[in-house]
Amino acid sequence: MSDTAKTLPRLDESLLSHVPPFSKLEKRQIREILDMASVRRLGEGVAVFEEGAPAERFYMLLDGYIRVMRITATGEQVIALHIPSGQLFGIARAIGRDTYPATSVTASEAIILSWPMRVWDDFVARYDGFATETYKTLGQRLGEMNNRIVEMATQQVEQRVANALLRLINQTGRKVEGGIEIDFPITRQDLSEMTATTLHTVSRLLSAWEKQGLVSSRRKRITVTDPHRLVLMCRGGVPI
Amino acid sequence: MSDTAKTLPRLDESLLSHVPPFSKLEKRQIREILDMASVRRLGEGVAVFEEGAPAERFYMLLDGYIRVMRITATGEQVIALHIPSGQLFGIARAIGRDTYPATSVTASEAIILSWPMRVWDDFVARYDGFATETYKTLGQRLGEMNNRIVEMATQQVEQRVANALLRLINQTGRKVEGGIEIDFPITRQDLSEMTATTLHTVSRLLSAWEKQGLVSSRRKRITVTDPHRLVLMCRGGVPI
DNA sequence: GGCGAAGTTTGCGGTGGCACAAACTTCTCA
DNA sequence: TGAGAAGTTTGTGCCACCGCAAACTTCGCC
Repeated sequence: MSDTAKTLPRLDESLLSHVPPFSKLEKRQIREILDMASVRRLGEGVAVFEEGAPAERFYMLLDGYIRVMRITATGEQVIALHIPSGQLFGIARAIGRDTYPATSVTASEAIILSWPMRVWDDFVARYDGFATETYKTLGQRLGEMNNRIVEMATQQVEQRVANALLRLINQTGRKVEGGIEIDFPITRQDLSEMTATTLHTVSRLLSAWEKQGLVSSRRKRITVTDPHRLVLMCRGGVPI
Repeated sequence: MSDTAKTLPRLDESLLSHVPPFSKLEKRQIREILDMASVRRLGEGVAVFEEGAPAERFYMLLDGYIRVMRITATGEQVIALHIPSGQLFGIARAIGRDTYPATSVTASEAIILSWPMRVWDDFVARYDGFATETYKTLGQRLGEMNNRIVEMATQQVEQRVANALLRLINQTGRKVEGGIEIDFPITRQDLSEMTATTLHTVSRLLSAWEKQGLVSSRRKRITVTDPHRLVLMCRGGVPI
């Protein structure tokens, strides 16, 4: 975590003007907010904060992707969530906590803003729509986690992996020729940590799907070529 | 859902004065709140609201237990959460939703207060500490769900069931002679829906544990007689 | 008190996917 | 350009757990 935090004077207001928690604000207010922010550029695989650490700052992901994960006592990793750019994260304060509930690691190169947690209450009080939009995001994440619980409880490995892929291309997909590619580097291991299985099983599945023309993949890159058939694959335990 | 809603004039202020979201309020304020509330007494196994329905009211559980569940397209049930008395539930508005994200069913006889959702914003704005305490509860539930995801991803059935039992006696346990009993009727089927397994497996496990003197159970009732040994049983995938 | 419904126990066979292992491919960096 | 690291593929054996089935127990109700 090389701490090259820096307050750049040249952050443009347009950076935040279209991002939900700030979209209802005036230019002047966004200026205020940006002037308080630190900005950092991080490489792939860098921890932003660790589970259990005092929640001293909260973050906005301007570009890139964040992986939220937890590590068990026996050292196994479980990936809870992926966060796409334009979202706040590390907002422990919003759920009444003063330590981070999970570890955040960059899944790709990323640019993040951050503020000291003490300005949180100010933000909530002063900026109209900030709280509402924040809680909407929280609600979405809660819903996603809920869906994952249902999936893990009712679905076979094959369906869970299919679901995970579909979720990834929905949230972080990028159109390329011949399909939709997941927009950040992702390994079989990562996918297995998202779906509660082993990298071996994920590898076998992807190989099989590649033969059937559902996906195509290279090292750390996966492209879904036939999303529709993948959807058919994962019916059988999906929430209403 | 027999709608015997009724606004009783005799609800006592002391009902809410020690309940977190309202504990910082003056007697006068609690009076206001109670005067807006409807109160209902429900039998066991009654749905309070259903997933997907418009979130027209929010609820406070005064007595009893609530089971939060989801039903898949194939009809399987997954129990997401148990809510003990003294907590708000059905607070879709707090996470920016206008439909309920899950179904709530009484796990025992229960007494619930409810208010129309349109007063939610008033409550948040007018009553000090209401929002904060609410979000703390939300944070706890989020953390619990998070733990369940980690458990399901990393633990064996035996450990998951042990964990589920421990969580239940922590939240809803009642001291009885010879151990701690889960304070509401719970079947093997319920436990299996909480731990993503089958009632058969749960039954076998409980039988084995009963022989070892860890638990004792009757129809719809489970008592943990040796919590400590049960804790040892479930180490091996527990979050830090 | 007796009948049906609901809940529980137990046996048995089959299998999905994990553990272990080893070779191969692709990147990175000196 | 070559060595090592990181990531991927594939094969084999095995067992924890599920699915199915059937009997048994307990409860509530007429």
